[in-house]
Amino acid sequence: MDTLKEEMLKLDNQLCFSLYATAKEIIRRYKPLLDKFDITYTQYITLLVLWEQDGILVKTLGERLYLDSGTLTPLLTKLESKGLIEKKKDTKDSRETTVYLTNKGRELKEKIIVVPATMGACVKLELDDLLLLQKLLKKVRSGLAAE
Amino acid sequence: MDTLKEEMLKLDNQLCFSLYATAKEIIRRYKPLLDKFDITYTQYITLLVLWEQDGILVKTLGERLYLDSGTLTPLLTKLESKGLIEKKKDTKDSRETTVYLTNKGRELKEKIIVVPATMGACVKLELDDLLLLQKLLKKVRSGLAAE
DNA sequence: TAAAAATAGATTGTATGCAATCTAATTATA
DNA sequence: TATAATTAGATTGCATACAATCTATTTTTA
Repeated sequence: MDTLKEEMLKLDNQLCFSLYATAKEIIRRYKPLLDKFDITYTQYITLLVLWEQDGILVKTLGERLYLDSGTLTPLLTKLESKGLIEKKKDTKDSRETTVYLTNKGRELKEKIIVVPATMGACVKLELDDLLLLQKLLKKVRSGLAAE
Repeated sequence: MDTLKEEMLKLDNQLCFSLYATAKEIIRRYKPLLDKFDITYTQYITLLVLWEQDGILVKTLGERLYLDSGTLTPLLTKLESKGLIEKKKDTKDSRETTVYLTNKGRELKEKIIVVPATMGACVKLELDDLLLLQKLLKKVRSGLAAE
């Protein structure tokens, strides 16, 4: 049965590649929109978390974004140098660092609504399909987490 | 209607983030498998294309993988230094470069079948769901291409 | 057909992304 | 309670990603 083996090795049959390629293409569409606000996609999703929950541990942020400190540390440094966030070590446990929005960071939320609005229009899926896709993706992730 | 705006800015409602996070998590699972063959995920998908179609233009490879020359040039140099591929300028149009598998590159295909087999088991979706997911992802990509 | 436009890859610069390791601090346990 | 084990973040090193630019070629077109 060599055919099965051949089929398994075809790029277009591999779910991971579909996900990887689709995510990359969408993120590429974000760039010109985010350029206007002088932030990158990763910085944008970091701000999304902060706009939902201000004052969050770096660790928690990493869990939400699936990013580790090797990525987050320089990213947060950059956001801090842009004046959008602040990092503070003000907890009882001095290993921890909490991230806060600055006024400028909070203000950005009001202006940036055009981004998800435009991107939503860019993904031409019916609401049904969109919800189904989200559900399937969540199922994949929870399957992975179960190992 | 401030609620709609809030909803649009929630990380978990954003399709792009679901795709991005899911792809990253799956690729992370590939790493220990691919380490045994001393290749990375991007090198792996490059080889997948070559195993389907040996002797391919760098440009065509880029279109298949959604990667540009800035990523492919160093990647192909690395695969060449590993002795898995060869780059040749043997066409009429001397701007073009064609990529060929070496014997070692062809032999790797026979050994590496364990990778998609293991990863397939890692993604715990019914066949129905898997095909549906692939179809939805393709729909998203073709929607993007239409601009 | 000579100059302009387009094309294929390479190069450069910036920003991830993550494994591995390190440091400082906290918690667990013998 | 002194030591071992954990934990939070930072650092280091390597491998993407991709926009912008550059070079050499080929194609268009005036």
